[in-house]
Amino acid sequence: MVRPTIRDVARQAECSVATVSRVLNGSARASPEVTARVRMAAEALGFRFNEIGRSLQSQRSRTLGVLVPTLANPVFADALEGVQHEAQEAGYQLLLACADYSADAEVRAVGMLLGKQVDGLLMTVTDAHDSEAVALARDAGVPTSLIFNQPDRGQSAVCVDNRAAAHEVGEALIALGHRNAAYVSGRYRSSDRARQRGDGFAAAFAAAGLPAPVLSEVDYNVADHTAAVAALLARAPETTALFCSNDMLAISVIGALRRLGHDVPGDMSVIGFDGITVGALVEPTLATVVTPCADMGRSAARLVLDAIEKKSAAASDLVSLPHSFRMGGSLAAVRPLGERRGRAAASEPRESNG
Amino acid sequence: MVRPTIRDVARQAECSVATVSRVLNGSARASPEVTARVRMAAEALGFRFNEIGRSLQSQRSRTLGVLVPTLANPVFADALEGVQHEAQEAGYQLLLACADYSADAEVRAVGMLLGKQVDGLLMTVTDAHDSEAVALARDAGVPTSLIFNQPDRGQSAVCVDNRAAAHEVGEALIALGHRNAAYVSGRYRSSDRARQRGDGFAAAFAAAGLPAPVLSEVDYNVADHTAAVAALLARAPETTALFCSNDMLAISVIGALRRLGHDVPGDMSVIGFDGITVGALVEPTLATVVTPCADMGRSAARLVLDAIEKKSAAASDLVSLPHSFRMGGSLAAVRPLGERRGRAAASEPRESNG
DNA sequence: GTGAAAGCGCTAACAG
DNA sequence: CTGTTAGCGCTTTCAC
Repeated sequence: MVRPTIRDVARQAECSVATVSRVLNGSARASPEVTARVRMAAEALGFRFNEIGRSLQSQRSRTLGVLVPTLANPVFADALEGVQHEAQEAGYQLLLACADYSADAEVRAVGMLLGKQVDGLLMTVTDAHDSEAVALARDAGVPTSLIFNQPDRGQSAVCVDNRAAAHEVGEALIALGHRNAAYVSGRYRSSDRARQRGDGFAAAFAAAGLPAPVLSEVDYNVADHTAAVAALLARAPETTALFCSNDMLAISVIGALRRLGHDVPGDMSVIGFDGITVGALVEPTLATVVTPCADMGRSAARLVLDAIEKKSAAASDLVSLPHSFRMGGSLAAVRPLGERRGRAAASEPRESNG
Repeated sequence: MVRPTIRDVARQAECSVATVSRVLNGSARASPEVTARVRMAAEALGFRFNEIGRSLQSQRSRTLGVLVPTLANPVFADALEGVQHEAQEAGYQLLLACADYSADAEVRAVGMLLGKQVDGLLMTVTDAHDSEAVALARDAGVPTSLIFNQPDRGQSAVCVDNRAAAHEVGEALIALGHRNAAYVSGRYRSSDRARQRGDGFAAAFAAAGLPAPVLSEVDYNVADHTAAVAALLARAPETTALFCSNDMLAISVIGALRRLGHDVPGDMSVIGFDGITVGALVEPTLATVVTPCADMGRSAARLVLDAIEKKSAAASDLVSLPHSFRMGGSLAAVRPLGERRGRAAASEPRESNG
């Protein structure tokens, strides 16, 4: 019932605890006789090292802390899976925390993880540029890498070039004849990625001498974005394309458009960001920027693990992994106003009150 | 750089470590003066308890081990999220492990988790009836609850009634005129859930005096099930409905059917199991059995946490949570053979070589 | 080749 | 109210 310790094994094998440790760890040789006795005893007692005791002595926990905003978005589950595989191969375990996009929760979580003496830290924070959690990790001197976040300097991170990718999205839209687009974003103010993507998107329109995309910041805690989308279209009725800050939001927005009587992509194109698997499964399939999330997790873990082995205070590389654009049924060339059906029905006699 | 310990705080506050411990833990009162000095010192040094040291002394880690097959299936990510929330509220952290449906990996993972002295264990194993990992956890005397697995006795678990749910699926199919169905399952032999679902499904057909559903065990490591589905339909050309052991598989099967020139649900109905969110988003929407996965995670965590507090060796309740059937576009009434289009094209001159 | 003992950071008796 | 001390399970000098 109560777990046997190394002392129990030593007693049973009639030797010292030091010998048991040496034999079972293979850290030094013992005589064949004693070795056998120790192994027997350990086996008989069902002995297993108490890693807590080991960690205390060795000052390393063989544990990596992982902090993600949520697991409800597959993008983070995938990244976590990547981290998990890399960690497992290196003999590390994962201590998991979710912060639900709350900076407070991020700090608390990193605090707990630090308290548990994680050897390294992988995290995706809401805003890397101004993150208390990141500062905490830095101050603790624990090798850390961000995932998805694209910090401007100093911080180690594995990301995609959000700005460039969003810029490409803008160009693709423009090439298809779109002139009036909107950027639909959850927590635009607080999320670094949301801003970077919005910036890149806007830059493409600016470069083409087109009107700046309208910005619509939606409430992320709300599941149904119908009202927000309706408000956006009332405010900017010329809009023919919606770029969403991530795929989950894009899928939700497509649902909202449908409910409002719009046809996607008939009178409204929608593009997402992330490239989650479901995007290719929904109807219409979602045009999006594909990010290699599992690989990002793996790479970030690799970075941190390397830093741990080398005892370098922090992995300080900023790795930008390649993204790609995935075409989908939610994106089409803009059609002349007259040909747009759903649209007229939905926004015929509506006044823009801006 | 090197983290301050309670001794550093004591030195700085000019008191003993015991006093620091008492003040910072609030476990006993100290004079206002000393209290203040301790708090100052701790603050100044950026002190944080080393939970490893604490755990060693207290013999509890405030950590729960969670073992899932994979995070690629949202059903487990959702359950994990449920566990995470419940654990967080109780002040517990999660140590995560994935076993990729390998019994060996399950044992290794539980071993590591046990070594790290988790206070409780939540797991979904491939086959609870014959699981070395479960036995290991039991022998260690760590409060454990299974999630999704529906063990026949003794084991604590939170599940849905797989057999009953699958039976209902069968009845629904029969009510829609289906007479020849197939059960498509990944690892039918090794997975308890796959078998339970298959059994319940078959029972419904048996009860109605209809032919037993054909069983098709597909390779889970393969992403494309086109060949497997083609083989199944060649073997059982009368089939009008496919019940899949889980939603991910069902979605994949729908894709396969489409590639084979079939129309879903026109000439083939497909039903899944799990009720993952994407199922409602794909086209056609997936008819399925909805399981409350996040709640299952929460409940299982609750069970284990209660057992930990009460120091009862193991939570020994078997909680069966309610499931529900979600209708979807992938399911329709059977149509007379003559009206089935895609089917004829795909399997016209084919010989069954069974 | 083996053992004794110190000590990792912490808490909990036990004294005072 | 406060300090001293033992010890949680382990590894690792240091002797022998």
